[in-house]
Amino acid sequence: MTRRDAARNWQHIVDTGRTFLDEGRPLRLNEVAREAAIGVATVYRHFPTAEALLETLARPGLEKLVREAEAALRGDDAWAAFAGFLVAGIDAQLADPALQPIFAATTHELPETAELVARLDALTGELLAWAHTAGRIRPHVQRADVVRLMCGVVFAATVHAAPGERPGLTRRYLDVVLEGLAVRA
Amino acid sequence: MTRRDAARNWQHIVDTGRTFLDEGRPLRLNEVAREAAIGVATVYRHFPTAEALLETLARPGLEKLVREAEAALRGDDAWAAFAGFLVAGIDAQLADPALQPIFAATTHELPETAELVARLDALTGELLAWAHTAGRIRPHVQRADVVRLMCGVVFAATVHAAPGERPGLTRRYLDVVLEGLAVRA
Amino acid sequence: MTRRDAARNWQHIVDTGRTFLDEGRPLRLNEVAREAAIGVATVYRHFPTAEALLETLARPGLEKLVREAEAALRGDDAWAAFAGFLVAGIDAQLADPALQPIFAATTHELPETAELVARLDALTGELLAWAHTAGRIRPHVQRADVVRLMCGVVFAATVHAAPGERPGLTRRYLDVVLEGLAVRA
Amino acid sequence: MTRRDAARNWQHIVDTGRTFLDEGRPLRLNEVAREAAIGVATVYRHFPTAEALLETLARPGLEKLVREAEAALRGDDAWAAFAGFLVAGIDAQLADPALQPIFAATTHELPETAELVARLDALTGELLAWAHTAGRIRPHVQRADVVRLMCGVVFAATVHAAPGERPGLTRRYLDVVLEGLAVRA
DNA sequence: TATGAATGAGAATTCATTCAT
DNA sequence: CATGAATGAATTCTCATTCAT
Repeated sequence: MTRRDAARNWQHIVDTGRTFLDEGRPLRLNEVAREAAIGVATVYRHFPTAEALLETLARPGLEKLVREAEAALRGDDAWAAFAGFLVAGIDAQLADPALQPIFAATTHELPETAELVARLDALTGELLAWAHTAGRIRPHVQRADVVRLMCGVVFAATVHAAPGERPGLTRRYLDVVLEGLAVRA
Repeated sequence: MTRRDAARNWQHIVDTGRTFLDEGRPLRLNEVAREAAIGVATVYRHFPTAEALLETLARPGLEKLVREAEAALRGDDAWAAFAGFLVAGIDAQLADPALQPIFAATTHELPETAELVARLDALTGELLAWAHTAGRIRPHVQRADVVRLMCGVVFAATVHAAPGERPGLTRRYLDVVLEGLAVRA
Repeated sequence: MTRRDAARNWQHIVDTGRTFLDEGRPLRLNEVAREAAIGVATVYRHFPTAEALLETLARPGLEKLVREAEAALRGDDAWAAFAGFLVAGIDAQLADPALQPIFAATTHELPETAELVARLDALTGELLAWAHTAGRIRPHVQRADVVRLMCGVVFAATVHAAPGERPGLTRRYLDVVLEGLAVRA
Repeated sequence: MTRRDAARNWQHIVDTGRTFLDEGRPLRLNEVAREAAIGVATVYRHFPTAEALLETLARPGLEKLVREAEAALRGDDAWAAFAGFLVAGIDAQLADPALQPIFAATTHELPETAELVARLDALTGELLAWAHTAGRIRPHVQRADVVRLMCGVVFAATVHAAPGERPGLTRRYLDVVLEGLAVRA
């Protein structure tokens, strides 16, 4: 088979995996293969594990977040930059079910994922440092807290709530958290 | 009557299930039976499903929380009562891994569980109403938000954190949330 | 417990077993015990196996058939006696689901059952011999054929047929068989 | 493509299933797999349920019967055609234990089976209609009776009889039935 | 004698992964 | 590089029967 076929297969697997995620179905390589009408072994060649496929699916979302964090750093308001990044991170997790497990996981299978996550972590640190320097955030807040709080807000909005309610809930809960983090003028 | 044997077995199954949970192992009735050195069918007789065992394991924790909520209502400071209840709920979830899934679930298998949860929900409502009446909490906070925020805080403290760090983290994150919920004097 | 209690239990088990049969449920000693609200072991004491209970349930039907065969022998028409016995046997099987397996089985667990069946077999032989002597039945018909043909008719009426249709079908099929057995005038 | 292996396995499963049936053992997919020395899941892939395997085993017998019915319709004697079909159906059931449950069942799992059975039913109707037109069979006999009578004869010959005796018995009992169905010249 | 809890073998089914073609 | 059949361990659950009280 030519390279082009392989690339087409890769894309088709990714697309199929995406629909699985969007429909809330568990990512089983076997089922993805069947639904994509591609041999199981072919899927396994491209993605040795379900986790590898998941990370691949998460990649665009992670990259977008990185770009948003970088853009935020170029802004002129430390607090707005920090808060905007939280909003972006939470919205991304709601929009793409692949991101939640990636954020919550401590290890990653693909080097690209590990790298992106590390990048994001560094940017988080920069945004936080800026907010600290500007005296806009409570002093004890640390870099590792940021991702945890994002995950917590997303999780809170998921409990006992239908998908449609989640955006509204995350917004309200994030407001509570930001209110609690901000240094009052 | 073999009540003594039965009771002993029941307790043994519960104890074994508890160690499974505490060690983070999934609650599989077969494995519990094997480890408890009790016939599989005996375990199934006592607990038709893993969920039933889980809810049974959660029960003491739920009951304790109910008592704590009731005690809180008998206090004289609306805010302290509300905040104390959140602390208690979060600490309970950290102390007993059986509680998290119970709080997050929308349906329950055992009627006793459903009743306890409903009871807790009602008490939550009373504490919240009191806080509202006392003008100590932001007006838009609703009853359903409370359990969600508790779950969110617990989840946040679980992300990327070893068990030992979690109590400290939940305290800090809950402070952030409470800060965001409170009406400033 | 007194003898009277034991007898009451025995009867209750039999009654419960009867409803199982009538509702087409399989005779499981465990389930019968539960539904009768009697200890399993008590049921097992009275009826060591499900087969024993089944034979007990079949007994009244067998006894009635024996009486009918005896009455038939006291009639004055050999053919009417023989045909009437077939009708009775078939109707009994339709009316009481316990009888079919008893008729089809080659061995029986309870001596009473074996005796009743042997008795019925002997009476069948007498009725057949009478019909032969009277020249009313084809010569090659043997004693063992009679029960087989009864079972065959019942089975035929059971295939693809709702219970309500069965009496009508057995009548028609038995007519066919009798027509084939009779010596034409 | 592993077609060759798959076909070999399929055949091996079918053959093993056949020996189970011939030896009167219940068709359990797990046991068939073990005895065929083939992975359980492979068996489940080929035959999702025991019923599917049973119907597959019955298929050749059904097809042969269909051919025989078609051949019978091309004969020149309505009664001989009808009677011959009954003989063939009964002999087939005796020869292949897979056929009895198929004939007695009201629904079928494989579409092929349903189709074959429907085909057979239609042919039965044609043979019967021919016999009616030729005035060779009692008027009240309906299409649905035919399969019932076949099953009844087979069942009758199975009661209290060793396999070796059954062909002789079915012949005799079928004669009785045919005698009862025929219109006398 | 009555009780009903306990037993454990057994049956059905699924799934992630490997391997022959 | 692609295929999809094969694998078998793992899991869930049921049932007839025994045994301790």
